[in-house]
Order: sequence, then structure tokens, then C-alpha cells
Amino acid sequence: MVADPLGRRERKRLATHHALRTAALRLGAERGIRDVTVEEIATAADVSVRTFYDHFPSKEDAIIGFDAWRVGQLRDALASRPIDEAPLEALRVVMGQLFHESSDEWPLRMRAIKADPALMGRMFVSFIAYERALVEVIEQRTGLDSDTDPYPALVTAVATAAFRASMTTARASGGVLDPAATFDAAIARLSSALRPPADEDGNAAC
Amino acid sequence: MVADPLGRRERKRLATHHALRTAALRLGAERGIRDVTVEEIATAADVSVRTFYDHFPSKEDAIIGFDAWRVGQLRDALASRPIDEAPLEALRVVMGQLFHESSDEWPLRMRAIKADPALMGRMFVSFIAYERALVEVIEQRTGLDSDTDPYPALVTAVATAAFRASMTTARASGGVLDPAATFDAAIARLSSALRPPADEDGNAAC
DNA sequence: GAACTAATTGCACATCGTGCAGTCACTTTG
DNA sequence: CAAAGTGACTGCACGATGTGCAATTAGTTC
Repeated sequence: MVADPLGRRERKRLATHHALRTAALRLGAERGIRDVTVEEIATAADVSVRTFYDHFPSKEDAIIGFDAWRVGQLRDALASRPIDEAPLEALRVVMGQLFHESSDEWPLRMRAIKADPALMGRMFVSFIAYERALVEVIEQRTGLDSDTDPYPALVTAVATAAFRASMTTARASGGVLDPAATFDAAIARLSSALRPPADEDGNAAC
Repeated sequence: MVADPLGRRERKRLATHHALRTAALRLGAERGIRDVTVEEIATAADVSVRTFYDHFPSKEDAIIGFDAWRVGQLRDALASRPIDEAPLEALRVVMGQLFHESSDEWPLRMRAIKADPALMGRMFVSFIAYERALVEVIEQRTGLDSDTDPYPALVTAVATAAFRASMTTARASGGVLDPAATFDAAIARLSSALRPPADEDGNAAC
């Protein structure tokens, strides 16, 4: 018997979490999240409505579902990229991972967004939290202060834009284009314009 | 007496609309929109709660407040830019206008967003609708189809990113940086990477 | 086994957002 | 001008959302 690093309690909690997310994802993809009540999701996962709200702040979050702890995870991943890597390239690697994590959920997520495009906006809301964390890392990497230099906020926002546009395009193409590949291509295209500005040593910006 | 093109009824409606928006903006900037109820806003504007919902779908929309008709306005503005203008440059001109329209409301809007950062997310929920309209125009201008080419969605998303980053940076700088100027600079920086791809005549993309 | 902790639950409550029908002021038509 | 029509505002009812609180139950720690 292999020892599980997680206790039974934690495992059950994760199971509930997963059941709720899966139910929300399935129902949202089928009928559009606006036509699904929290009660339906909770019932499908065989828990109470109150428990749902212990796991997610809203039904939209259960579908978009970027947990708070993943913000820290993403920040650490960005911080551990080689220091000489261009900021946009580092962002490409880190954000690109999002396409591969729990990749079985993405098709359902895409269909749910198609059924209710307002979800794309909600997803954007989640990204704001990500960006705040990522901007801090970019500031450290480049030595630039967001209060005086637009670069950190700009490069992060542009990376998010590429992520978002890739999702939209891949969805519009009906499966012909791959989101991850489209994302990489978009970043490649933008990289020349977004090299970090010259530092105090006088290195060229372009 | 100068003839008013609007009838008395329409004038009263606009007055109510403005009173509601002003009240929402003021209360949201003072206490954060989460701590303000729709009832308070309606009372401040001296109308019923039900009337509020006849003007805005939610209290957040009353603050962010990009009306639906402005989507069409923006689309038309983009469509009437010179056809030989680069797409990103055309977007710069059109979106830059947003900073100048009803400019007296922007300081309050900024304070409301500071009091409740989730509003920034809501703002970009509105932008999704804008982007959908703008992407269509970009498709016509470039002759590219979003279903097969990522360019239209990408260039539009990047323009939005620049807009967003400019707002964030200008706010962080505490008034030192001007949002509109920062936006122009950001677009200028990105323009080289986002020239439209080569068309059927074989014009160079770079 | 006893004390502790955390997940789940029901309940109550304020708030949200919408459908519906009625009133009243303004507008249009004859 | 008078009648018919239209649209803004209103109150009411109702389902749904999201949160605080206290109780229960199951898992964990000592």
C-alpha cells in the first residue's frame, strides 16, 4: 500500500471540490451557466447549496475556476525562470502551462463560454489577480517600478491579450487551430516590440 | 427660443439616466460599490429601484457605464478611418477617444475602481462586446477571416491590453502619468510587431 | 480515548434582477 | 382641440444569489 501524503479528510474535500467543478462544467456546457442554478450544481454533486459556497464564491468561478492558490503557484513559476530570459518569453512559458493543466476540462470550458460569452469576461476578472502577482515579479526581474514605468503592466497585459485572443481564435476555428500553439505564435510575433527598455547600464532597448 | 431636437419626454429620460449615473459614481467612489445598495442609488436620484433597473442592468454598469449604443458608435468610428491606415493605429485613434469622452466622470470612476478593484474586471467585461464589434471591422479592413487567422482578434486584444495597462499605470503613478499619453506610447511601441500580415498580392508582412 | 479541528449542513436574511400590470405625462394623429 | 397611442416610472411578487451563525459529524492529534 502506497502512503498517501494527503489525509482522508483532505482527499474527501478534494473529491467534493472536483465533483462540484465537474458538475458545473457539464451543466454549463450543456445549457449555459445562466440557465443553471447553484442548487442544481450542488444536487448533481450530492452536497448542499451551502457547501457549494464553501468551495466557490459563485457558479461562474466553478467553471472558470482559477483557484487563489494557483496565483501563488504561477508567481513562483515565473520567479524561477532564468533571469536572463526576456520577460515576455518567461510569461509565455508560464502562462502556456495553463493550457495543459487539467486539459480535459478545457473543451467543456470552451463550450460553456460559447453558451454564455459573458464567461469570457469573468475569466478576464480572474486574470486581473494573476496579473497583479505577475507584474510584481516582472518588476523584480527588470528592476522597473510600475509607478513610474508602464513596461511591467504593459508586457503582462499583452501576454494576457495573447492568451485571450488565442482562446477566441481557437474556438472560432472549430478545433482546427490549437490554443497553445496559437498562443506561442502570438507571443513570438510580439516579442520584438516588448524587449525590456534600456537599464541603467545603458543597454539598448531595441 | 432655440428648438430642442429632443422632446420633453426624452430630455426627462436623459436627466434621470444622468442622475442615476452620477449618484452611482459618487457613492461608489466614496464607499466602494459593494457597500452601496441599488436602493441607495435610486433614492439619491429620487426614483424607484425598479426604474434604476430600467436604465442599468446592475449597479456596476451604472459606474462603468459603456452603453450598448456606444458599441455601434465605436464600430462606425473605426470603419470610417482611412483604409490605408494600419489597424493598430486606427484602433489607437478610436479607443483613445474614450479617455476624452465625458472626461469629468473619469476621476470618480478611477476612485470607484480603487475602492473596489473588481470593477476593473467588470469594465473589461464590457470591452468584450466592444472587441467583438471591432474585430469585425478589422476583418473587413484586412480581408482576414477570424476563423482561420489569429490577427484580427490579436491586434484588437492587444489594443485593449494597452488601454488597460495605461489606466493601471496612470492610476499607480498618482496622476504623474497621463492615461491618454501612456496609451499612445504603448501603441507606438507595439505597432512594429502588429502590422497586418501579407495579403494575396504578396506584400511583405514585415 | 479525549481533545481538537475542519468539512458539511440547515436556517435566516439582505440583496439582486426580472416579469407584469397599472398610472401618468408626453406625443402623435385625425 | 380631442382621442388614441406610446413610453417612462412605479409597486408588487418571486426566484435566485451570497453570507453569517450555530450545530453536527467525521477525521486528526495528543
